[in-house]
Amino acid sequence: MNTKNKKKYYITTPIYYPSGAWHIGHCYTTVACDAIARFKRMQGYEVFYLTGTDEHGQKILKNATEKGITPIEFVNPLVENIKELWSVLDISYDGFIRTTDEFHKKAVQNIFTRLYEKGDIYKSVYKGKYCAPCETFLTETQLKDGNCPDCNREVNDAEEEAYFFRLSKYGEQIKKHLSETDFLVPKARANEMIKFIEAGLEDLAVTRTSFDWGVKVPFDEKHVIYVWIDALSNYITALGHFGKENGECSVMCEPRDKKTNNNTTLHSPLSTLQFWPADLHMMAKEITRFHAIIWPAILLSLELSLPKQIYSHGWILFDGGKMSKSVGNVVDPFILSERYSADALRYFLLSELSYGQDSNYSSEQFLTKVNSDLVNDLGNLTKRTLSMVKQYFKGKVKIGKETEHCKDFIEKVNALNGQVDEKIKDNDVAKAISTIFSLISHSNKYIDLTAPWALNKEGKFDLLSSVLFNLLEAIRVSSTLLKPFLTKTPSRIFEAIKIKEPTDFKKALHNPKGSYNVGTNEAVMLFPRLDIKKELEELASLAE
RNA sequence: CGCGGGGUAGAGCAAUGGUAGCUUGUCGGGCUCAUAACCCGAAGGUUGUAGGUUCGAGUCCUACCCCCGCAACCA
Repeated sequence: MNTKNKKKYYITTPIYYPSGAWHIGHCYTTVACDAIARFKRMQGYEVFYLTGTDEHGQKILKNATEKGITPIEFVNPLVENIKELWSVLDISYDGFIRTTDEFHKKAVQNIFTRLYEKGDIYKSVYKGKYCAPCETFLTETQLKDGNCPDCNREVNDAEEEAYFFRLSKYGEQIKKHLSETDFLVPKARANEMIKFIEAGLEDLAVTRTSFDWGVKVPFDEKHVIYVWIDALSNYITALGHFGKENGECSVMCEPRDKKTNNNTTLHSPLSTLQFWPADLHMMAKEITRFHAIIWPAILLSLELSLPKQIYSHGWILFDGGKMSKSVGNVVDPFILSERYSADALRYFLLSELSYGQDSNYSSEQFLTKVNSDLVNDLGNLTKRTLSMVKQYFKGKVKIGKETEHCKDFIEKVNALNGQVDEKIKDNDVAKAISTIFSLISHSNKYIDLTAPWALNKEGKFDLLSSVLFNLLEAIRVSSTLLKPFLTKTPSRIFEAIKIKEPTDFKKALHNPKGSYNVGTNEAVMLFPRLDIKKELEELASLAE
């Protein structure tokens, strides 16, 4: 395939930390990025979508030690598990990076050396509160009543030799960038970062000697490189930057089924280098600072371009609190996908979080949304339309006579593509998907306004055929635009309306034939209606 | 006086300074193509509190109350 004329689009999730079970909090960023990646592909972009896992650090070492296994033995099954989760949720990532990948570790060492030789990393002494039994340095704010939050014992002042990164050197430059551009959105987050910089940046301790589960400093092996440089740099090492031959990496996935719309053209390792700078780093708000201050500082020091944009989204809260295993409020995405389909979970996640804000999860909300939007609106619209086409015309309808209602309706159908694109440009997946669903809702209104059953009785078959054609057009266009968001349902719809599944938006704007022949088989039921009360009970019993 | 976000019908959310809307739930009506679905209508609000600016404030300003996050080397 000729890729020279294609515009590139590089999008990333954070790399996730495998310290416990994965929950729907982890799914949101990944699904949202997936929707944007798929959307851009259908717009004709050459997309590289990267996700992965951050596997070093003291917490993983500690968890592994407690289980009596090595860190890599601890981490491997969790990584397999998250890949399984992404497979269940149909995540079309092009690359999956692990910080334990050999090429990444080498690249991180090269980066560290480069920063050191440049003079932006220097050796000094880290001073802090230290809990000897836990072998952990703690900050003032981590302390609980002045004691260790884990073991509740007394902490002491302690010192440790460490390498420091000159974060302070880049503060002004980053502050300027944050205030003058839309580098970080929403704007409120940028303001927060600006204030943080104004409060004064300290240089950052970027190595540790208190544990060894990490990448070693190449010229001083008692130090391991800490999370900042190790994890953040995944965004460039995955592309091959700072690899052995500047281009050595191995994160690319095998080509997958074309139907999933995965990128099948990205298989020359050298070509990935040109994907930098990233078009979008997406993440939840708690790690904004690392991406909006520390990461740009590292890039500036490396003399690489900054990512074009960082989008920091809110959290999915559970009963108003942050989702966490210890509170026992973790919702298992495997169970939800299996019971209600991956599309149902994707739909909920994508439509639930309003731009930049936190949101809540409750099973009742989830089930209600599935019932009202997917079952009642989309599912029922498809079924009732198809069954009219089959009943009244044995499956064959064509464009014909129009009324005022029809004109209005067709205008709405034609406007949809542009409207959705606008929302995606703003990273607002929730508004994008709700825009599509507003056409679905309008379609149900259109049926009532035109009353096809009455047209049939009155023998106005030309108009009736046209109305049903318009409805199929609306279903076809909305399904096309829905493809990046729901990965299974649109295919089923295209199959039901006997149309070849579109792979890009341009070609999908008009039905060249001006007619449909959907056959006479029984109309498909896309989503079964849920008995919410019963489902809530079942989910509760599964949680035990 | 550390920094930032939020407080809007029962619930969940939306509103470039210009008629406070949407979804869900409740109540009433309609329709019969459809999965107890779909369509229409109604009820439901002192927009946290008190002031101020303005012809006009959910929106801007001031003070206060409540909730949440950050406060750097946990990720």
